[in-house]
Amino acid sequence: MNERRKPYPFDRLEPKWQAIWDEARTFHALNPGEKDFDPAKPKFYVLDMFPYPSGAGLHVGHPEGYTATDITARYKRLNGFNVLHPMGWDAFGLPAEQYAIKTGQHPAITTRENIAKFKAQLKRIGFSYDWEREINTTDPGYYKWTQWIFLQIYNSWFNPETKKAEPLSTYRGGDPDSVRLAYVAEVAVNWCPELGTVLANEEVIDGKSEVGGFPVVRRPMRQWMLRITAFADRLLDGLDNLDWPEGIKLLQRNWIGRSEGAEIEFPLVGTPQRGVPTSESIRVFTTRHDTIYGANYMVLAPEHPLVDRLTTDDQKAAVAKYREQVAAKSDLERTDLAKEKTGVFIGAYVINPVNQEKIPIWIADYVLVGYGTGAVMGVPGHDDRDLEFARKFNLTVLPVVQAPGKTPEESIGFLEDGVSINSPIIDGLPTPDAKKKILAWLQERGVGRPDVRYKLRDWLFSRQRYWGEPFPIVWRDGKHEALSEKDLPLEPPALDDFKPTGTGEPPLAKAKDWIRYSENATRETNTMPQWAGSCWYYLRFCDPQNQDRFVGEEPESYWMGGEQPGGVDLYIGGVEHAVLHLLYARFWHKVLFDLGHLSKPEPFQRLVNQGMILGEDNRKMSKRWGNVIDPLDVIEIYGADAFRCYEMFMGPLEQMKPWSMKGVEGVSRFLARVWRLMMTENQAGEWELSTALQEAEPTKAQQKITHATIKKVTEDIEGLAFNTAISQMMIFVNAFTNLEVVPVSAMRTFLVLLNPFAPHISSELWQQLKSPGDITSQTWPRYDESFLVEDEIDIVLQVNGKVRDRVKVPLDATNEQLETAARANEKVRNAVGSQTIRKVVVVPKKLVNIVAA
RNA sequence: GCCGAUGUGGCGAAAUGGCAGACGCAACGGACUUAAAAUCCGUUGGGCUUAACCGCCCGUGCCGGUUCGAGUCCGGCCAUCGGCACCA
Repeated sequence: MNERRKPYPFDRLEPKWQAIWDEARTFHALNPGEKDFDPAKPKFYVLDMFPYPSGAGLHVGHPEGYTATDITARYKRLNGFNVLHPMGWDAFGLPAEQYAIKTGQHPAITTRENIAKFKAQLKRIGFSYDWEREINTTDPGYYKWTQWIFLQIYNSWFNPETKKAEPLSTYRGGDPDSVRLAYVAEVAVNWCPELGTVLANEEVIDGKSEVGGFPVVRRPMRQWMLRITAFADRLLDGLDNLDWPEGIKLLQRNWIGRSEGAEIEFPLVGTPQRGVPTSESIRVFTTRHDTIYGANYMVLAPEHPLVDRLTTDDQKAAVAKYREQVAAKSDLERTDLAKEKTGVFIGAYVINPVNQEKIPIWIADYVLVGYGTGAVMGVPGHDDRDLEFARKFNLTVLPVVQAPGKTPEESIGFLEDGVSINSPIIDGLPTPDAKKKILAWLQERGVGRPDVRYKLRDWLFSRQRYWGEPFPIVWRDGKHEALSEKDLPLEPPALDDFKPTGTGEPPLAKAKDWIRYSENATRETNTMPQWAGSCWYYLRFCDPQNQDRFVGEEPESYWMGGEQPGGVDLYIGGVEHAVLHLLYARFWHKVLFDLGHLSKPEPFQRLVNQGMILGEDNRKMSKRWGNVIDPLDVIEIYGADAFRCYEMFMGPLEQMKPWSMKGVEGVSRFLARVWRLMMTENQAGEWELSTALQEAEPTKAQQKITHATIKKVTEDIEGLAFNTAISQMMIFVNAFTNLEVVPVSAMRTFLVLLNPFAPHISSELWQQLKSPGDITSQTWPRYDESFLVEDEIDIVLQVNGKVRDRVKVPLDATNEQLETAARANEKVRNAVGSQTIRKVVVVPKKLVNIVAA
């Protein structure tokens, strides 16, 4: 009963062609040096962000980007490129581990099942991946090299002279451990009690874990860190030469958060009885050193190391109490802007170096220990936070910058540039000059210097989880040392109980035998974060089976080479990775590049973010709203080709857009019309070649639309404007529908154009037409401009910018002829009436506009 | 608060500064059919006018500007979405 009649037999032909492609290894990409590899062809590396294989399977958002890359991959192959188009699995991760905790089932089993499901779904959509290059980040053959790369990072340092990562052997200092790019530090980390692990800053949203939404608290712990901050400037500068959306570049720039300013020393007021020498000072970082005359108090972060020593006895109790309160706050509470400023005077003073005034030192939690020097000069006149603080505690507010068009009093609270006032050394100077002069003044006296600070922090790289890469590190006498390369991969121990210990000690600590490395050495028990595997997977795809290297030199320089700074030619994925994966991967890439392992300084040349697909109700798809679409359900009814084409026809790739089952049906109708253009159903209900198909010369009009379609589809694929490419193909099909004679040559051309979008139906019809060879080995058609020009063209006649008529004129009509025709036109004359013609604008081949008044 | 993106028919959308709404959905009418589905053909931004044809006016979030001409460029608002958020 629910056996719906198929508009064309996609249910038969789609699996047929998928089997043929598998069998013939149609989409297998050859590496340089392999048999049949053609070095004359240019390369094209088109990559998807590989998925985490969740238990829920694919949703319609995944195949949106995947279809876009697949169309590009098939198009590039037809254009004579060697195309690398791979797929794999980012399979370490929390959900599998959470499931293991609940059920006791090993995450590897869950992962294997989920991958099988994902793969079956992707294959059913007919993507042209080279499945022989499939990789899985949880495979020991893969994470062996993730661990190996970690060791490269561990054994490197950032040389500030060359501004590059170099092997530790070039380091001349006394303490190599202090400069390693991977180091251990006791840091205040984001500890999530619920998940039993620490998280990176990037994984904490509004004081809650990105995964699960559990509260996150600050807690000092001994952790592995990666020195990404050393690369801050290179990560910024590298963006300039990438073809990425400007918005994403901006997100990364803001995340890195480079600020140029000054570091200034405020000498402490000595109190010999407490042993504080007068030569000591507190350093602050500021970007507005021109406002230093307005600095009439100083604020330290509550955790600032000097607080204990500087607090006077009578303030000790109050300070201790305040610090206790602050420590108890979650990040969410602490950053809640709505709340009032708090703080405590610690009893000590510093001297403002420009006017020798004695100013009080406070602690307040609006100053962060992790940024700048953990201390700020309070300038209530021109910083709204300082102003709020000063008002709360009745401190003086002095204007020192006069904003344009304002009185000094009105200028209070303004952060903009202006002219310095109440500032003897720089009075009357505009802000940029004032900054320069005061900085020079401070520098001469040795109490200030130019400084650059970043919001970016070093990357917290260890996790207290089971389902991740173990660190190839052992501890001996309280010191860490690297495993040798031959000990890789280091596999995690077998465990029955994957639960977090709750103490912050990783689950691996439960495996007593595994931990014990030798008489006096034990293994590191932390694991790497999920990002590790995705930091370099695009490299492994170039050479996935290599046993001896993370990627062979020749495949790497071929697929990741080229003219551009970035290796991957096109990378499509979700915007949610704008600052996480995309920054981490660039960082690893630069380290490996510096160490001489890679050809190009950037991983991804062109990046495109696909927009989110909403439910039919215009809400985000979620179980909660019951509006989730399963791709396989759609394919069951309409077929994979219709599914692919609809995903592209919905609208611009980068735009957010709602799903519409009716829309799928419309696209499905289009494909059915393509089918019936060439096939008819006989008495027995079987499909056979249409008798209208003939080896006939296309008419002039047919040539025109064919070449217009070649042109439009070609240009639109290059510009990733797939929706309008499909529109043009619809126009083509409409033009050829219901004809007595359908020229086969035009159909063959059309099928090649359609192939990247709807590979199954186009392959089948290509074969049905008894065309030579397979459609996948054809050459992309070229359009001939001469078919597009017409003898006569439409000219728009306007009066004062309003359309009054349209006339046909010969293509070669001169401007004078156009103007004459316009003046003679009756509708134009009516519109002009008794007005005088002031001017006539003639745009050749387009329009005539008569200006009359 | 700061930064960014987006605002066009009933809906998804299209339009190198030059005919706004291509293409598709939905809706309506017709053909085919005993009938329905499917398919094919046609109409479809709003308004005024007309018996009808014809004709006219308005219209791309709002206000202004540049231009012979603005959905498109510039300035100022408003709304929605996204990111960052005490970063000194």
